[in-house]
Amino acid sequence: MLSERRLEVLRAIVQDYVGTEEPVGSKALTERHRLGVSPATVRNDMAALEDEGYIAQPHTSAGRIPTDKGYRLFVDKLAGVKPMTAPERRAIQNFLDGAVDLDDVVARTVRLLAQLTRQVAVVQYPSLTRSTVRHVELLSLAPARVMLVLITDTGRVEQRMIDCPAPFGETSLADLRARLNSRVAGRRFADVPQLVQDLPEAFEEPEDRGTVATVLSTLLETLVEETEERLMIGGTANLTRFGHDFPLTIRPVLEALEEQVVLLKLLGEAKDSGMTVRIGHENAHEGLNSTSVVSVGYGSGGEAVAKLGVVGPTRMDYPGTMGAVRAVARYVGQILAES
Amino acid sequence: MLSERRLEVLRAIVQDYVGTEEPVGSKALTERHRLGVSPATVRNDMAALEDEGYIAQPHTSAGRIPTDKGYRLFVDKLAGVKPMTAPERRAIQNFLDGAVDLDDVVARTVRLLAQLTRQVAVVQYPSLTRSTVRHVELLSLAPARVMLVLITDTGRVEQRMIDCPAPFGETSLADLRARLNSRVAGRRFADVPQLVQDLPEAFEEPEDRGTVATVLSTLLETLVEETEERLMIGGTANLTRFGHDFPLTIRPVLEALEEQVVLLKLLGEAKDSGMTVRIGHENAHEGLNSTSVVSVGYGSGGEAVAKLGVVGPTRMDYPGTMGAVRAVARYVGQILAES
DNA sequence: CCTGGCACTCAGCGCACGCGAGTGCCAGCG
DNA sequence: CGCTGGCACTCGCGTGCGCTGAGTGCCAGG
Repeated sequence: MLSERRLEVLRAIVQDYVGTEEPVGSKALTERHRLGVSPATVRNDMAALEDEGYIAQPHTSAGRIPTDKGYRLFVDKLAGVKPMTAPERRAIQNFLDGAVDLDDVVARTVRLLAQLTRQVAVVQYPSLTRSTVRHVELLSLAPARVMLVLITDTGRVEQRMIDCPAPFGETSLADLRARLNSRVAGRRFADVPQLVQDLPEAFEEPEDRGTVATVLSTLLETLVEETEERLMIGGTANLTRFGHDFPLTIRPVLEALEEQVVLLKLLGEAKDSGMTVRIGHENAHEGLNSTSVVSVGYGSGGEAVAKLGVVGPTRMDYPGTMGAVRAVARYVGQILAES
Repeated sequence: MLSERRLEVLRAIVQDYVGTEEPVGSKALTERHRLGVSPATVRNDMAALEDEGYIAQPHTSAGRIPTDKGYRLFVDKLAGVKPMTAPERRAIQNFLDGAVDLDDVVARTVRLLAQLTRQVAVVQYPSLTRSTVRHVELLSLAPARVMLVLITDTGRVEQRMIDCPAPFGETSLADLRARLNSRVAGRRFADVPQLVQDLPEAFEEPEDRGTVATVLSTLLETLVEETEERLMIGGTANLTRFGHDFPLTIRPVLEALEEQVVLLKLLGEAKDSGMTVRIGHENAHEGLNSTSVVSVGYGSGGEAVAKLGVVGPTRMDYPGTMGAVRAVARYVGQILAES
């Protein structure tokens, strides 16, 4: 177990390194912090911290920098979440209050987070897994061409073009439309597959059955895609503040950020409630091994419907970032609850 | 006027510089190209080209690099558009054919362009203003509640909820739906207002007239409000191939790319038909002064409904990039026409 | 257990130097 | 008049060297 003072030294190292971006030495530490001991003592502590793997030297005879493990300890034990100041909170609220619709809320949230944290912001769209079907519309655009329009209770509309195996009459279409809606309107996405399973059998003509089956399979496909999660990112320009060597650092990060799948997985790995901080190599994706991800769920009620967070260098201001992320999540939740 | 050979020298310089990313000297030129003259002669030509402002030296006693003006001449006079090879064309088609809806088409197009050109791709969503109406659907969700669904020929769908001043019967609704579609289907958005102006008069019941007027005003509102143009970008990771000094170069570019307004303006400045190449300082936005933008309109028919393009360093393979952009635009147009 | 002292390490910086790619100019040749 | 080979000159870049100073580890004494 590390002594109180050694933890204090670690905290000081993290704070200084985050501030200066340069390895911090024992002398500088005692000058900038009131540790009450001499540099020599600090050196001993540093040696101990290094033995434990919390800090490292980039090369012999240089100062120390925190390791991922060091940051982890810092986040878990040494640092709290820095609350936003009152003016900051007001600014957040003002900025988000101007949003006109869901897209706008998400867009504004991304901008806000990126600005507040000066890092890359990631915001997941509220999950639609609990959505219900409001209406299914079928439009005949050509004899064997049908457009499927799916309207959800959240007001989202999805449409698909369907090429039917055989021409499909207007009456059959109306029939199918009526049957379909009576079965699925108001039902949850998840329940739809069973509800429409036997629909083709209601039709006499074998050709119609084939068409109905085609329409249904397209509908199910659409439902799956609809529940797929979307997200928005912003503030990638902040990546340029990454470090001096960043040609090599920035590239894999940009690549990872372009793969929504990667990001969704990243957010998915985070805890559903409370704030999650993943530091450096704790991130499964290789390209993000030199970054930390701070994420938190947000939602209209007590329940989280999606997550948001930021991606930045492991050398980041954790308390400040966590404070900003938490505050933004809170206000976004409020906005969603109001609308 | 520059002699034929000097133009040839300029072409060689551009080609070599694009390939090697290093200033090209007279000796290297004569070795890599069959110019049929000695380095000394080339040097004279280079001096002339420099006097005219087509090339420059980064510092004395270094090779030459093309200026924006040099690239301009190269693009206008010296280089054609390099057509895609047959396998490339097949790959493009295969990749785009898999798209299921408009979002998917745009997303795939962005990925494709970014991959083909190894640059940043920008694709504008088909604009509503230049689109035509494929279908207007009216759904009765409650006695005095109608959902308006507007479907464009590009597959974009917009919907609005309408609270009617009075209950509106199914037959009246069907009547209105039929009249509406017969008037506006296939017409351009811009023409819709005049086409529906006198529709309320066709209805007997004063209450119905009120409802029809409400529906129409909502429709027109939708046309106006949703004129907002959207776009998608991708391939930002390719920015890392920008140059060696790129901390300073990449940052403003990333910032510009995050501002959709900037990008929309950028695309807006391009010609409506044919390919547009904006080189370096020809771009109004300061952050893009070291980039070139190759853009072209695309659309389902002969007419362009939106634009797409790539943003890359001024030192780019113009013929190849232009070929890729043109080919992708062509195939996207086909896909849109099919759906 | 803390401290001051001391010897040691080593990245970074400045500087000198030489190499070589590249240039401009010029006189000569077809 | 245009092309060419020759030649002197420029200058960025890589290399090697020595110095400096921040930082370290170790140790003996308080």
